[in-house]
Amino acid sequence: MSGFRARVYAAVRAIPSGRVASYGDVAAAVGSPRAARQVGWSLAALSEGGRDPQGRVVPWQRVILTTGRLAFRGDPIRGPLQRAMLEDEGVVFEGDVVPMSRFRWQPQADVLHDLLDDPG
DNA sequence: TCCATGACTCCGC
DNA sequence: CGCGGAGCCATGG
Repeated sequence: MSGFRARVYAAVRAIPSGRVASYGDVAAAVGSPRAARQVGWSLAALSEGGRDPQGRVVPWQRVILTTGRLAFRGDPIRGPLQRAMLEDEGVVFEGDVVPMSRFRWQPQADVLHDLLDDPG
């Protein structure tokens, strides 16, 4: 696995339950503020159970579009699944949108460093 | 190395 | 608020 993906997974694991971050937020946290699309690609590479290559659970559902909408437009399976997972964590939707002003959380570089050093 | 592919984002209209 | 187009850049063939 490349360093980029490892950093993405670490940053996503730093997002607290009940909060969300945008793809761009995660990209900025890992040092590539214009690589939002690659963050999505990295999450797409997770195993079906949302595990990284080391078997750690990555809370992919907490990463959404900067508009507050979910990225799985037109996907009848993953879209509703992601919404259900977020609601279970306490995230409240307004229509199809998560009010970012209320639930957005931006990963911090120091936390990222700790996660990278800690295997577990 | 070049080229296609994407769970994105910003800008106009 | 929705759409189309362009920019962005990590991956894999």
